[in-house]
This record gives sequence, C-alpha cells and structure tokens, in this order.
Amino acid sequence: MSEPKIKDVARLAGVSPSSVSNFLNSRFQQMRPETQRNIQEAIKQLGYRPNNAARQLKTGVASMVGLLVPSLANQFFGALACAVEAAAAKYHCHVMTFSTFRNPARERAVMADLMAHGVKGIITGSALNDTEHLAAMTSRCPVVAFDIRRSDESHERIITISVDNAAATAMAVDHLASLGHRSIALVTPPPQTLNRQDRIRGFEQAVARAGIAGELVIVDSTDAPADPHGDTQLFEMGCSAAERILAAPSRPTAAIAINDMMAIGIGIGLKKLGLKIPEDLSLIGIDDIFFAGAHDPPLTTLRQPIQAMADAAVQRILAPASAPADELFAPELIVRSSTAAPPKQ
Amino acid sequence: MSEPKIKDVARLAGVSPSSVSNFLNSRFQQMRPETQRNIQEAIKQLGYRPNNAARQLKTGVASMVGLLVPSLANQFFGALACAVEAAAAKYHCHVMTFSTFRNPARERAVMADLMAHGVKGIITGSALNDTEHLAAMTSRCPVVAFDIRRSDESHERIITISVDNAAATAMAVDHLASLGHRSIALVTPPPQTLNRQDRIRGFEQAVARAGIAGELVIVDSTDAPADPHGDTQLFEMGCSAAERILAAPSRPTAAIAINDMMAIGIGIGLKKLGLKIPEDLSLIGIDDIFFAGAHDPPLTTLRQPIQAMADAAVQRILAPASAPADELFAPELIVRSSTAAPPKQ
DNA sequence: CTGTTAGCGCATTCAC
DNA sequence: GTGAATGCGCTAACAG
Repeated sequence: MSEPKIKDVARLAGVSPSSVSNFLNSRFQQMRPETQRNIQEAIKQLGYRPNNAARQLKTGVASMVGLLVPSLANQFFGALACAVEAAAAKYHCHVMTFSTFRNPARERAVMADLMAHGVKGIITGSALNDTEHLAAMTSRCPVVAFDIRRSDESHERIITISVDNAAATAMAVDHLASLGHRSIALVTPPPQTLNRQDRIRGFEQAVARAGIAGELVIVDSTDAPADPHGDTQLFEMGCSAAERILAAPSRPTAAIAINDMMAIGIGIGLKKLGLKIPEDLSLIGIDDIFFAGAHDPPLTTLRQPIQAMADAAVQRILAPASAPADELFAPELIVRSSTAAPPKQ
Repeated sequence: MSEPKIKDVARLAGVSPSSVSNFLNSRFQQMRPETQRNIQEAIKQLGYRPNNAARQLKTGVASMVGLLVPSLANQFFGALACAVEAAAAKYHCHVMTFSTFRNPARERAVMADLMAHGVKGIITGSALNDTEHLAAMTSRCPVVAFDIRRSDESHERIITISVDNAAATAMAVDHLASLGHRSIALVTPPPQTLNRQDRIRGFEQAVARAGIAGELVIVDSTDAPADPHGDTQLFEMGCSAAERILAAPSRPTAAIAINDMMAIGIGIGLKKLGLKIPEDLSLIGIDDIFFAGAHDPPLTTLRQPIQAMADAAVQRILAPASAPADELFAPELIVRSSTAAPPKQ
C-alpha cells in the first residue's frame, strides 16, 4: 500500500538498486540496453517515483529555488512568480514561492525555511529594509535580488537583476517631451528604496536635459490604508494624488507614475475630478501589468521585460558561470492611449 | 563550513542528539529546565536549523501542501495562492505552488512531483478535463478541488470547495431585477465545466422565477488568441462579446459576465462602441478581483469568499476531522456603480 | 529524565 | 556491467 521504493524496482527488474539509481541519473554509459528496458518497464509498472527527500538528504541539494515576494495577490508579483516558474522549469527545477506580506520577521523566517529546504538559491522581489540577513544568506547559496539594487557595496555577494530604472523615467520624459509637454510631474511614494531613487534621478536628469519643468509629487503612504495582502496602497495613493498633481505650482500637463498600479489610481482619481486622459493630462506608468492594457484609456507604460529578467535570475542560480553577476535590463516603451499632446492653452 | 547538525548541538549542550530532537519537537514533558536552556542556547549559538529533508525522510511527511493553479499571472489565482499561503501558515505549513499553464501533461507531471515531495495534500484550482488522475491521487493524500465540482459520483474521494455558483448568478439576476431590468444576458464561454453549467442553471432558474427574459450569449474561446501565461482570454472574449450582447434578440438592458475578467472586457468593448455603463447597459461580474473595484465604473460583482474557502481547503488537509467533505460557500453581492436602473425607453 | 540504537530511501564508493 | 556496503541528518523506540 505504501509507495514503491527503488529496491522494489530493482527486484522486479532483476537487477540491483544501484543499477536503478544509475539509470535514474542518466548514467547508462555501460549498461546493457536490455537492462535499461527492464528497469524502465519495472518503473512504469510499479508507478515508481524517486523520493525527493531521500535524494536530497543524500546529495545535499534539492532541485528547488526559493522565491520571495511581498504578495502573490499583487499582479506584478504574480506575473513574476509565473515567469520564474517557467524559467526554472527549463532546468527541471521547482520553485517554492512565499509571500512575505512585507513583514520583516516573516521574511527572515521564510528565508530560513527556504534554506532548511535545501533550495539551490533564493530570488527575492521583496523589498528589504535591511539587506543584512540577505547578505548573510549568500554564504549558503546564491541570492539574487530582483528589481532591487543593493544599497551599498558591502553586500557584493548579492546578485541584482533589475530594469534600468533611471532609463525608464527618462524614456517616459522623452516620450512626453516629444509630444510637446513642457511640464511633467513624477508621482511617487517617499523614495525609501534605491529603486525609486533611481527613477527620480532618471526623471530629473531627463527633464533637465530636455529643458522642461519637472515636479516631484511625493505621496505619503500614510494617505492610504495599509493592506499587506492585496498590496493595493499604491492604487489608493494614486487616487488621492490626482488633486495634488493638478495643484502643483508648475501646472504639469503630464504625469509619470512610479508604477502602473499608481497610474491606474491616478486615472481613477482624475476621472472623479471630471478630467479626461489624455485630453486634460497625459499619464504614463511603469511595469506593464496586464490591467495597464485593460484600463480605460489603455495606459502608455514602460514595460519591464519580466520573463527575460526571470530567466536571468534563474540562470544565475542554476548555471552561475554563464553570466555577469549584476544585470540591468532595458525597459520598453509601450505607447497606448493615455499619452497625447498637451491641451492647447 | 557546512551546516551545523543536531549532533553538534547535542555536543555543545552536553546532551544526546535525542534530547535535542525531543526539544525540537516540543516534548519537554520531563526535561530539566536547565537542559532545555542549554539546548536552546546551543541552537542559537550555532545558528542551527533542522534539515527538512532528513526529517521528512524519517517521518514520511513534509509540512507542505501542494497548490495547483492554471497560472499565477491570473489575478484570481494569485489572490487564491496568497490566501492558501496565509491559511497554511496558521498550521506552520508551507505551500508549494505550481502553475499548470492549462497543460494536462504538465498538470499530471506536477502532481507527481508534488507527491514525490511528500506533500500532505493537494489543492487544485486548475480545471481538469479528466479527473481520473486526480482521483488516483486520493489514495495517497487528500485532494481538494477548489472551485471545481466533480463531474460525477465516481470520484467521491475528491473533496470539493466551491462557491455556490448557481446562487451567484441567481443573486445577480435578483439584483438586476430589483433595479427594474426585464431582459438580462448571461455572457459565458462554452459551458464545458460544471462550474459554468451551475452558473447557467442558476441564471435560468432565477430569470424564470422573476418572469423576465434571459438570454445566453455564448462566446467561443476561439474568438480570442490563446494565452496560457497571462490567462487573458476571458478579457479578450469579453471585448469581442460586447457587440453580440447588444445585438441579442431580447435586447438585454443588463449583462452578467461569467467572471470579472470577462466583465472588464465587456466594459472596454462597450466603451469602444460608444456606450456607457450603467446608463446604457448594466454590467455585473463574479469573483471580485481587485481590478473590479479599480475599474471605471467600479464593477458590481459577486465576491467569492476566497480566504474562507482557502481556510476550509487547508483545513480539510491539515485537520481532516473538523469538517464535512464538500462545502459550498455563499457569494456576497458587492454593489458598486456598474449596475443601475435600465434606460427609459 | 536521558543516552543508545536502528533505520527512513537513496546515491555512491568500492569490490566483484 | 553490477551488487553489497555505507552514511546523509534526523526521529522513535527502548534501555538505562
């Protein structure tokens, strides 16, 4: 009634367990084809599956990578998890995904669990206040920080995979400038992460280069109710930011949101105010989550090449030799209908 | 350099490995407090973590449950995964989530992998064409089908957890009828699943009971490009269905979509046609995914109590005695702004 | 109350 | 080419 074991297979095939093991691990070097067929047959007949725990105990590693995200309910991270899973599948590797719910204690606990499970490496898309414990993990397995740049060079063993955040906002500015906008706002929560700081930097540089006005609208997260599960604060913040964008001293005719979630919020907030996009204000997001395209109007945005990034992250762990430690990916401008020429005064 | 083992802890604490093991498994029944403190101390000092693989090999079970979903990129399943994770965490249990990408072969393979990992049970939200292999798994561990009713009584060992689908559409009809609608459409892909059949049945019964016209608009999935990853066909189908709803013989003044994703598609399609919601047509979805509320106008919908359902599913696996095998959950009507009185003729 | 012992299922030397 | 022996780290009897 219990699961068949390797011994059972061996007995049925009339060989020894080690031969079955060899077969299982593709070492047919000098194994009679007939023996192979016998083993093959026995395995199928018994419905045998090797016991992962035992194999792992013996070899020391599981064919798993760990993934940490703030919450799978967040559209972006759901898509990321999906991409990582697809990438890992190419290496016949599984993914253990955990939501941290942005709880540092849980984050640490979950990391430790991942290690205890013998994962080959950890990919984290969860924003960490302290990268200390992350860095501590690097002595045990590769750690790749996804879409997070490390805050200093002391943690150089953490591999980072990220879009070029500065380029993203710069491209947004350029797109808007080419449309004729002369005053643009960047709407963002407080720049606690390097990520956001990069986007702000890209924005300011591009705006200066284009010789136009750039306004930073910083929305405080306390404006919105905390929602660790759904991860929807940015949407709420966007809604509440609409008014502030319009009231900004430089009278912006276009707004760049720190991401699509916030852009969608801004869009809704603007409509409540009776304004139209893009007629009254052009709007552009970052990420290209699915609902950016399903929004009304469809959102112009800077797409993160998630699948390529996930592939790279998995590769760093499963085939470490093949690529540089850190990698920056170019965002792609997806022009839809939320951006247009500024209203004529 | 390698991980500390239970033996190391034992040595440092000056006790035997079994005492450490007892301590680890909360069997302090008759253990000197002093010994406990010593062990505790040694564990901390060494940074010891028990090796899961070894424990699992010994005990035969891992503290993991498996979760199968079509794709985590799909908003609904991302939220589900999140809810299952939260539910399992209450039992100090981890979740191994796999996307099947609606590929039956992968689905089977992934199930087998899950078994090989020694999961305590499997929760599947992946729509299965054949429940055969699912039923086969029930001999090895509990299997709960999430939001899927089994197709016949031959698989009675599969536990099902689902919303009351018939009630959902019936409630939608009642809500619409109370608003004054006399002709309502139900928009759905072909009713291949019991799930959809239930929704159709609920719709037809409610419509008959209310003495109003009910029209079934069946949108073929071939109308939309396949997209196994993003799982966005329903959205596309909704877009393309807008026209057909309007053209329906009974001239419906309201439409019920099989779920929110499709409702959002219908909303976009309708706008392209120059129609307004709810002025020209009332629209109602099912699920209450986040973007139902972030849509313009905010979508009236029937919420699935995902967290409660996830809790129930996990409970069936981790604390089997505590509840009946199958359970039906009542949907909750969330009235927002996409439904209103029908236009006056 | 604590230590000793014997595997869990498999992969890996080694002899044969 | 293949089989027997050993141990991965831990738990569960049982002995002390």
